[in-house]
Amino acid sequence: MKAVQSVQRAISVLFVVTQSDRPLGLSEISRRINLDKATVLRLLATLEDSKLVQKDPVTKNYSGGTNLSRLSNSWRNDIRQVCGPYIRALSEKVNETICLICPRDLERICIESIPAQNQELTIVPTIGTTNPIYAGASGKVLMAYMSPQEANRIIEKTSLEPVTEIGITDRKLLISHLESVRERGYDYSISDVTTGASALATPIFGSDKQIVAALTVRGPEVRMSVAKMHQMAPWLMKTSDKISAELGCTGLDRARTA
Amino acid sequence: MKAVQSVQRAISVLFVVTQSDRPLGLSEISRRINLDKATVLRLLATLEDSKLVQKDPVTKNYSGGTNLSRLSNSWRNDIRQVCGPYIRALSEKVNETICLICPRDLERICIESIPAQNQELTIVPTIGTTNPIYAGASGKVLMAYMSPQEANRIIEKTSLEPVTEIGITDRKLLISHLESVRERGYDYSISDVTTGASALATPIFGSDKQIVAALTVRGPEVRMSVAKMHQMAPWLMKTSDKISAELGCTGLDRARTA
DNA sequence: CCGGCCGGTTCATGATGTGAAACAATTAGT
DNA sequence: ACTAATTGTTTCACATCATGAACCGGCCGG
Repeated sequence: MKAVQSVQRAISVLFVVTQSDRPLGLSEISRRINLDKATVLRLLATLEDSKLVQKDPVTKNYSGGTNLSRLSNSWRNDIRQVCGPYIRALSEKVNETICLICPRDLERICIESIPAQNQELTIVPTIGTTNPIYAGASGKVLMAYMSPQEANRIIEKTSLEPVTEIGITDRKLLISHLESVRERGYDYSISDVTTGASALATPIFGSDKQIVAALTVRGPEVRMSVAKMHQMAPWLMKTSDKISAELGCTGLDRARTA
Repeated sequence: MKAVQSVQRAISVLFVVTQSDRPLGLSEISRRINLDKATVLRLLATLEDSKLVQKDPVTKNYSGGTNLSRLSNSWRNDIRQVCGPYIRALSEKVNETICLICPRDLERICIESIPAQNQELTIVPTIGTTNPIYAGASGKVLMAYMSPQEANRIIEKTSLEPVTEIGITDRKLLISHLESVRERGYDYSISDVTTGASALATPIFGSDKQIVAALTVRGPEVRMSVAKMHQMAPWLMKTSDKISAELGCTGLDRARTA
């Protein structure tokens, strides 16, 4: 299928502008995507018309526009909304930082995060942080419950380079690990994505029984030993099941209440 | 400035797809924006390539793609992130629902919302909800502190139709009201956007001293009388000032600490 | 005063996006 | 059961439309 060139380029421009943390000038943008200034200028003007980018009238630098929020997936708001009360309650109960992790392409992205209260030593993952999807407990949970062909695509496409020294790098090992995650209903990891940090994750399902996110509790290894995590797991599963139910996911077939 | 036609059209397509709550078919999309099917198909294919939309392989219907989250304004995540602890604390203190409201074009959008705990009767605004920007206390605060030319543009462009029977409809009256909001440092309203609901709002400023959001507490009129709101106002202002400070806004010139 | 960078404009060129028409595959009508 | 109307998709001749080299004026630092 033939793609529309100018649109492709406009999207590149849009990505460059929105993913940069600081406003960018025309030349810098055109240099980054290797296009003529004139072309980029026209694309930017078009994007500005529809308020996807905005130009600072004095510095002439470009940044994300107000209409970007029109594009933000509504379901992502939905899920954060319904999760709010549950994860706040869970946060008070376990007193560690709670995260909501979504799959995105070959990565996992944190869409919500409540830091642990009254803890000196704690993990503070920022919303929007991304990691390779195969890394850590949340990623394993996401992969374990996504469609097999999708998981395979990821396993084939990615290098499986670990983000710390620990971490599964063997494809066959990973596949069998995912199998065991499915049997158990949750996954945990230690120093997998951040050295010294433990993580425990359970799946959240949407109305079509597809996985939409992972509910994760993260904390320093000293407070979250393997034993402690196994102890916490039922609470997490209970919470994520409630959320799944509220999202319209009926009749989970897994034996979870055991 | 000449805009790029195909890009404009692609953006229209993208808006249609993302703003619809259900997946849309090719014909329906092309009908909505009055374009030939073939053209729309090519545009959709291009958008799909960059994962801004995704096509259901069986129904051939289009919905938002995973890369949309790449576009979500990072500062909006930032602000939610830094606000989190503060508004949770405030939520416990006032025991009413707290919202974060951002300006978006001619509207105001709720980007964060913590419902009141342990209240039978309460306001539950959902994240993503939009209202005319001139409606309610949050909107007034946003308008009061945005640049005058922007506020004027809105006042001229909009019809000022009230969303309930109450609500300022006269332009001159609105302008003078905004002036008084600036003097006071906060605004409140009753039954302005939801009948029976009161709202109290203060401004949150970013690093460039521009207004980025309104911090709002909403509740039923029975618990939030005018007197009660004036009593709450200092707490709100203190909280929003702290948030502004953490966002990098230094040296607010208004006399707020009085 | 100069040279380099910036954002912005112009314009001849042809690559590129376009839409009518035809297609196959469903679905709806009766 | 047999249309008849949808749907998504492909093709292709045409000229519109996007393109980028060259150019312009402004700004800054040397």
